[in-house]
Amino acid sequence: MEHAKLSQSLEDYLEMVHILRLANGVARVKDIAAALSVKMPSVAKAMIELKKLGLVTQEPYSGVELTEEGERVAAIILNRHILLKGFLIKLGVSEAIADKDACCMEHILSAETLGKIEEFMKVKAPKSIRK
Amino acid sequence: MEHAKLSQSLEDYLEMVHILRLANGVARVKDIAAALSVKMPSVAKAMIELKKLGLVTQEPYSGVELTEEGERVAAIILNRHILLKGFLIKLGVSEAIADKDACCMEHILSAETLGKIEEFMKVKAPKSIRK
DNA sequence: TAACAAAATTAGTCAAGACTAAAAATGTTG
DNA sequence: CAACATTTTTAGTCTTGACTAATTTTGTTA
Repeated sequence: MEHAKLSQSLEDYLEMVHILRLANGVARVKDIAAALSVKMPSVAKAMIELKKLGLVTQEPYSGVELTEEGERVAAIILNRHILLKGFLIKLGVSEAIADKDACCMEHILSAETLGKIEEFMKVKAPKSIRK
Repeated sequence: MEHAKLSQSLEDYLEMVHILRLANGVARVKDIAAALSVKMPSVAKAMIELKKLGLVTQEPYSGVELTEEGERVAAIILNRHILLKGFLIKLGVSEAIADKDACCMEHILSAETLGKIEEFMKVKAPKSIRK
């Protein structure tokens, strides 16, 4: 059973739920909003969508949990983020900018490009910086 | 006098006007629509915005022209596209996918990241394609 | 525990950017 | 040159995803 592709926006929300749960054990609406620089009602609406998709659960007026499937999808997104950030840092981009740009790239790159970047990171890891 | 930052969508339209003018001498609404996989009314509305911004001109019911400023901005966007496409190809991505992914990346990457990619391309480029 | 503070939700608005349908203008051709 | 085809434009709808304002629920504390 496959889920429809998430919008960039929903991917961001889902990823942030995962990150906050890893960091704090719980993902609260207020913290999701602050982390993504949006207001709480925007988070509430996004959570409604993610619930419909079976990716998160939430008791009324409490923190957001991930379903098993939600955790799986969130982990994929987060891994993409980590890969891309590391890649940009290897190119010499500062950490803050690498993080920000990875955040955009993670939603748009094709599987093929992601695969090539992964290869690049493996092969070229330490020093062999040449063609 | 600086223009406000264009939306990703308007950047795409402006770039395509430039590309079609380079290829055909003229950028027609119909061709812009086909090239971007949208319908003609979407192009018409985008052109209204670009006219407001002083980037294109258009006689009623005819092709779209670039202003001097429009040409300048379009060239910057197109150069980003060419840089990124070449970069992805160097990573081993197929040309079609490189083109598609470059198209997304060109609107979102920071100046810093673009600069580092440029450096990377210079250092690693075979002598045959150096200026 | 009553009152206040904080967090979450609901309701409704707005803008961007796509679409369809239909009208207007331009081009083509028998 | 009249009829038809193509292109452009206009008008209006829809979806996404933000927002504010106001309400409801939960948490805190005097």
